[in-house]
Amino acid sequence: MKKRDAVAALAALAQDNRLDVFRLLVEAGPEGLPAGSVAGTLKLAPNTLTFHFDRLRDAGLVTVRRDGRSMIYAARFDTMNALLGYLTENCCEGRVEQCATPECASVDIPSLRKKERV
Amino acid sequence: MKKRDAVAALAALAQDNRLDVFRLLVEAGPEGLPAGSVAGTLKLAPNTLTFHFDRLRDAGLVTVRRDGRSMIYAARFDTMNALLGYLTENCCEGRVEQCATPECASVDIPSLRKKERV
DNA sequence: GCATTATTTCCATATCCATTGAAATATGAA
DNA sequence: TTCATATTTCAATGGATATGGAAATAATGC
Repeated sequence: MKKRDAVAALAALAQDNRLDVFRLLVEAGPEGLPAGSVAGTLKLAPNTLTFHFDRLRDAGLVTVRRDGRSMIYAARFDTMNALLGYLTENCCEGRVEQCATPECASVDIPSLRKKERV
Repeated sequence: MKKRDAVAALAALAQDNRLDVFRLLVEAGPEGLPAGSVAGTLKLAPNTLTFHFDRLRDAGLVTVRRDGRSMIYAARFDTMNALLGYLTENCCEGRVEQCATPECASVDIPSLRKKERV
């Protein structure tokens, strides 16, 4: 993942309602949820929700497909994975022991020695 | 980490210059870097840099201390770690195999089954 | 075709964000 | 004390963001 994409993904998740939307879609799994269902659960106006979906989609964090009258949105786990990878590599570099999640803290990861700035 | 803090940290990192600043501080390690050194490396105006440092600090991502005339900023690895934990728990829940970083993908983490929404 | 449901598009708006220039503060050296 | 260095504070500004209302589009059923 490039820096550009990481910033986009971070910005997409850095908003209360959007983070809720994304978490809801993550819970729902790969099948996704119709927009109306998300709107109902999170009590968001449909046009507001479209706005947020657009941003998540621009950041590559969700996919859409039509099913009858409904639009089904689903989380893109691959992008989320890439974002976690980016943050781990670029924001913990050389300090794995302090920064990696506890479960991974003891694992030495050679790839974390590399750098990149764009 | 609470949702509120996660959104703050995400927002702090979701900006080109700030992400650069943070990555530079991560590279520098716990000793940190004087503001002027960061400004020089990233070619940022000192007042602009202060603005970004403030936001990183509000999000708990950096610390400051004075050393003579210089202000030394340092990355807070604990907060970054907490953010990674939050994202892994809340945005990959139940799909560890798809979403956890490769190094951890095969590890089963019981704590990742829990939920929280604030 | 007409009505209904689901969602998006368009427009307006208030607020927030990032940057700039100029002035202020703090520290250290002569 | 005076000067230079390092950084912050303040005020102004253009641009982006999130939300709301009203209208438009798309798909389905009658």
